[in-house]
Amino acid sequence: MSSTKHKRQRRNHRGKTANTETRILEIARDLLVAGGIQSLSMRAVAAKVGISATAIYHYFDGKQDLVDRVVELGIRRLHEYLQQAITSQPAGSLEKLLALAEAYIRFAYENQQYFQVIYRIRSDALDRFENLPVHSGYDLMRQCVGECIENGVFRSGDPAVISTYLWSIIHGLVTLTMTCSLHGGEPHG
Amino acid sequence: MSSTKHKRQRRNHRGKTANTETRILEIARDLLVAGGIQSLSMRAVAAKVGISATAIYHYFDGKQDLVDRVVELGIRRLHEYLQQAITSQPAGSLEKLLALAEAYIRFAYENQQYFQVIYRIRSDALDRFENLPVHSGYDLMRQCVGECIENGVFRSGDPAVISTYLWSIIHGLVTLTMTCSLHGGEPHG
DNA sequence: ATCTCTTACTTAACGCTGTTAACTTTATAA
DNA sequence: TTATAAAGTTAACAGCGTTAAGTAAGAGAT
Repeated sequence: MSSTKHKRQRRNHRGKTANTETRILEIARDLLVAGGIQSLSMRAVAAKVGISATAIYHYFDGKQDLVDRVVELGIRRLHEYLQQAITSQPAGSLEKLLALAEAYIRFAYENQQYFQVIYRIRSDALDRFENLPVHSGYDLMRQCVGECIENGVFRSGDPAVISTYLWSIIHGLVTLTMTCSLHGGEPHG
Repeated sequence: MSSTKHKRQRRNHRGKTANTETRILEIARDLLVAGGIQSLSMRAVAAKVGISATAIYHYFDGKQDLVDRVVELGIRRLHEYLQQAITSQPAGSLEKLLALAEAYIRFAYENQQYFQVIYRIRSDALDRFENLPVHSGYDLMRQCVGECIENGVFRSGDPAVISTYLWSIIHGLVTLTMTCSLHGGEPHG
């Protein structure tokens, strides 16, 4: 899937040290966010990076691979965002649970475009269930619920069932409101 | 947006009565369902219909318009499915509410591809909030909740708030499970 | 210092795409 | 019977993803 073909870091013939792969990823992400998968063309990315279109194939297996890795980046960012939001909260507390829920909603609104990329782009990165943003949050949620039950904050019950319902409320609310507001002020390419 | 350029129904030069526009829509829907927006090409549709690619432009403004109207069709189908599911149930009953929820879930699973088209395809048909499948179901849900409150099935409360939560649970659960199972057994094109 | 190997690119070209323009054929209405 | 509008055609354009083959340059070894 995600190919990191080159091993050693080098300077190009113009003497620049800039990591081309990273720049490709960033520009691809911006184009993806701006106008979806259709407005992301190899030639457009290449032009903005300052290389030829075929040079991208030294870092990525093709357009789909490029998209996959942009999505992967978004998912990782969401996961880190959620994790960071709950580290400061005491384990087994209701506050931790609320912090997680709030972080998910906050991320969705602060990174609307990223959220959209994650959810609307067809990518192999979403194929594996572990990578699903939904699942990433859900796992953390289940862990929190489990801690809460152990701590006596919740009456005993199946953490999986409880967290599934909690998570689907949050996810449903977010996507419900996001879908509308997202489409409200955004042109389609 | 959706253009109905031609007014009169005619026979083509081979003497066939078949409605070309409908056939285009059906084949476009199948291609869309099979491999997403990328595998839907004007030439592919045209070949399956038996006309030239440019003939499609007599019925649709372009590819995006074609996609829009396929999505519109899916949304209308969902709405009819939901409406039909609750007409047999008595107004103001809990059964009607449950029937609506079940119908939404059932539609999502019976018409997985259609559901996917509605939710993943970038289309102007989703721009107007009234067309959102989420909203279509949510409106019916709010109506049912209102009836239930009037009937004393629910304790008094804001129907909008209650139905929003109920709906987001259902929608969240469906998309949560759908996203996974959908990606499990489907090749990407 | 030169030779070799790898990295990081390049240009040229293939078949495909959406879309346009201009044209032909067909069927209806006056 | 003739004008008109619908329903279709072919040819062509620029842009797309992708492949193939070639080039420039830095690193390591002899």
